[in-house]
Amino acid sequence: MAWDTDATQARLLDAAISEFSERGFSGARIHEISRRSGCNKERIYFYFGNKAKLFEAALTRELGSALDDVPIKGSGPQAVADFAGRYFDFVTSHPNLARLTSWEGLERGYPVGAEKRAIHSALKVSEIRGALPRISEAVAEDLLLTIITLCHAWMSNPNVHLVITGTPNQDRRRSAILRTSELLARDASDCS
Amino acid sequence: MAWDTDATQARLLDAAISEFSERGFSGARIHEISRRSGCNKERIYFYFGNKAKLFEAALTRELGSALDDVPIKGSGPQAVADFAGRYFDFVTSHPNLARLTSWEGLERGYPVGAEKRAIHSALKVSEIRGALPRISEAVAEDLLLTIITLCHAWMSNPNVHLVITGTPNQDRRRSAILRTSELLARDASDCS
DNA sequence: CGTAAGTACAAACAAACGGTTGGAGTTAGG
DNA sequence: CCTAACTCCAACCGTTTGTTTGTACTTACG
Repeated sequence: MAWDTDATQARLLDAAISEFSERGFSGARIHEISRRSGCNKERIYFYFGNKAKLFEAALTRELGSALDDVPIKGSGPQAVADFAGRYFDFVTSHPNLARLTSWEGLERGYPVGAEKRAIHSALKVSEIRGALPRISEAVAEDLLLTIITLCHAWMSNPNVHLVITGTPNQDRRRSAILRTSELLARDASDCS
Repeated sequence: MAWDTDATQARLLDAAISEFSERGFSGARIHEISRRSGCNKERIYFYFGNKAKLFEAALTRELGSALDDVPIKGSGPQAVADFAGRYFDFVTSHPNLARLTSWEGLERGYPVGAEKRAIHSALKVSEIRGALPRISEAVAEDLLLTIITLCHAWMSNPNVHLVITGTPNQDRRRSAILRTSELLARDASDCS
């Protein structure tokens, strides 16, 4: 079998994403990442330098273009609600994304790749304003922020859901977020 | 000066709350907690047993009766919005609360003191249903969950706010949450 | 008063853990 | 054969949890 350095790095990154997602930066163990990946520990230092850089690479890779993968289709409040529902589905089908960003927010002082993420956010804000032509940029930002916060919290803050609703119910939570998004979008359109 | 064992434990708990809030369970250092408290490290093990029990004690103490401290006054959607605003103020003036619960959700499998917290939540759900008589229990739970999630995220997930809105603005976020709460409360009342 | 029990601190210690490095050897392709 | 990619292993070295020992001071109680 030929050497495939890209595959080796990818396996390391996959393992790092899982480990960091589960245990965070402080809790993650280099040894465990190497074990999960099936690669040698030394490869981590060869390819990524150190634990901190590996975390950044893992987060960057998992972030990918998350927002870009969930476009807003159509226009009007129900289009925003539809986006919220699909973003919720995206987040639940990429369980590491919300947890990694949550760890990042708690453990790190400053977001990884802030500029690029800001650009992607701004594009999404523009899309929202395309679907709701009458609203201001600030209102669109607030709306996006609320949607993302609610979707991420479902994955990264299970205890709050558990304590309040008893057994968490994903479909129910999805519906609630969808409804919230539609109300906010409708209100924003009407108010301005 | 007389021995004041309660004060000693309180100083340890205060220091533990700060340290765990900043760095989480894995990131927190026993030595640092002892240093901050001005007490000896040995006192931690004497009073709390080990790091895990200290974390639970710290979280329990910081949780206190958070929800009970923010009553719902009056009735109608604006009463719920008013509650959301005061809960936001409570969370921002108790900066460790949201971060500790966030750490707990990520690092621990199960919430500390789940039963008591469930009871306090249920009381708050009842209060909401008192203010919005027509709504179901499930809808009230969803509403409370959304309010708490949004308020906590302001403290525990700064990066998302930073990336989307640029410089975070507390008053603006407070207003957005207030508005969201009122819309949800109004919608819930009307729908049923 | 005197002594015993309880509280606290300082310091040292044990044992394990964890990130990181280096070296020696192996596998694969050209 | 040569080189790059890779594995295996051991070791380094600071860190961290948790324990122990010794000492000093406080309070309660006889």
